Amino acid sequence: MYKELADLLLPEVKKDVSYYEELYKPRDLKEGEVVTRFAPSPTGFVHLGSLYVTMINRIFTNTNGGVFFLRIEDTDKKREVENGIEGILEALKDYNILPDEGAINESEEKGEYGPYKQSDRKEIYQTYVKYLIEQGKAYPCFCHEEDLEKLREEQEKLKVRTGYYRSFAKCRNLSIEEIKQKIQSGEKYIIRLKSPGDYDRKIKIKDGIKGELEFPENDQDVVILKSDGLPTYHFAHAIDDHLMRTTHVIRGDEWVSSIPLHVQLFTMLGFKVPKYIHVAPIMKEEEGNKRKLSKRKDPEAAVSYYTQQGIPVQAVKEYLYNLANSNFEQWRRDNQDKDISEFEFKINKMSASGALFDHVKLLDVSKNVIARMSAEEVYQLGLEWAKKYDNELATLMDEYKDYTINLLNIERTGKKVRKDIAKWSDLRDVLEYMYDEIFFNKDFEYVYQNITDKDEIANILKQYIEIYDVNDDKDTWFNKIKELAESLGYAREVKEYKANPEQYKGHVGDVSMVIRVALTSKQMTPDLYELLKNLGKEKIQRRFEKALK
RNA sequence: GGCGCAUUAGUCAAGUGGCUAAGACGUGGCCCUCUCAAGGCUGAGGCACGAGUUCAAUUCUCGUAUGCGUCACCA
Repeated sequence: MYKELADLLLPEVKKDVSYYEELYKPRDLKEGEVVTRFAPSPTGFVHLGSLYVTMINRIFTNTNGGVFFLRIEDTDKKREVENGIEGILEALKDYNILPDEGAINESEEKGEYGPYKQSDRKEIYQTYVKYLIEQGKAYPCFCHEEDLEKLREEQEKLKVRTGYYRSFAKCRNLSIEEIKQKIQSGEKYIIRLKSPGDYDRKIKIKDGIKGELEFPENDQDVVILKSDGLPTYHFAHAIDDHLMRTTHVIRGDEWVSSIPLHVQLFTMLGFKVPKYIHVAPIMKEEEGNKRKLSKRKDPEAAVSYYTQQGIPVQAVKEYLYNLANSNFEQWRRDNQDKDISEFEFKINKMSASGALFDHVKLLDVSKNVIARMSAEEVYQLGLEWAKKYDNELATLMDEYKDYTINLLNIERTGKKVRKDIAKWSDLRDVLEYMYDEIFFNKDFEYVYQNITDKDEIANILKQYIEIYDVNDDKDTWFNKIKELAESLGYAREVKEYKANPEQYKGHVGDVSMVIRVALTSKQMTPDLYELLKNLGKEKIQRRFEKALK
């Protein structure tokens, strides 16, 4: 009888489930190896949270061995966006967390367990739906949106659980004649699961992060096949992760509450239930409220935001590692030179509750990441960024490559590296005044500190340019400034000045500041000796002249 | 509202039935210093609340509160 119903509802489905079971054989895995997946919708937006979960999938698979694949969940045609897949792949590539199987571009894919795009798997889903119908485990439902709304109102009035279940499931016990009649009169329908669950019974399941979880059994007759013939997420999850032989489902914890349904689906279909690992979301605080980072409200929810801001991929990655395993930070300090892949990541060390996203901390991680880079790397990555977001800077960096690298190398070697660059956009502040093209064309304001008298400034600069020699080593260079300072009535040493301030006009630092400001217009710069040396005497002179105008 | 999960400083967090509850970011101060950055030292700041078990609870149990997630033909 159910067989007849199944043929009536899905006449075009000819294959049997055994065909697919045969086609997608269990994977040949070594002991301990895992199969994981990332299953995004191609909505044209890569969320930081998705990136985070994907990264965890990738690391988990790397440490255990096995396969990590990408499945495109495009069963909701309304939300789909053009080139959504490319966008996802680009982000995964940037972050070096590309999958082993699945889509490799908009239309192609690799791997033996495909198609990896759900819209191409329609026939597979329908075969399994038919299989359930044949066994009396699924049935057609003719209820409309209005019917369901009415049902909900009714249930709310009665103060019972809302939903399509038990006696509220009107279409559950339709006779085959009734069904035939409705179909013949052209009524639209969807397919629902005939849930055998009992809400008063509990199921227990162990989650890889959250530990033992207990829920009531699912008794909702959820929709498994939509009116467009495509499956709902839940059904597709069961079919795909079974046929693709997923061993560990690592996903965001918004799915925790669907566990009873998912376990039920796997069980009813005769599949082995995979291990579940639910990752807590990344949160944001706003006006005292916490919530998940929101695609609509928070620009920082987009992975592309960080690229634009000029925060290096490596920094975002390390920040996310910190969130995932907080001992990563210590490891990083102890292993400055090691590659991130050497860190021993433990999934069960992840926090069960969501962490607030901390942009300040991200920048701190970032400046340390950049501090570990060589001047050449900073140059390369910075230039890449500038080409997209700061054209003028990019042009100059490109034209004065060696000069720029030398500037970036100031105070970059040795133990105490300066950390004044947290993102590539900071390069502008660090570099612009060192390019004559900008320095002589932009109106920089000279704000001197302690010495403000024009004649005195002119006097210092004139005398200084006479004694400056590019070939001086640092000690000689500084001694010259000290001598100049002394001859003009300033203390050679700051300490001397502090001891007897009334004896001096100021100290060597004040004189240095005059040189610094005249040279750069800034009171805060990297090492003055290096800056002078990089500019050379002629340029120094031109800059002094400009300052004295 | 039902169901589920969570709760250690402003933030991320380690941790244990029993020393003074790690560390990082941020924040205050000091030192170093030609400026800034960096670095060093140092200060402030925390186990949500109430019961119970126990010689002893931040840790175990139960309640309360708060927060988060979820209750679609979206994933």
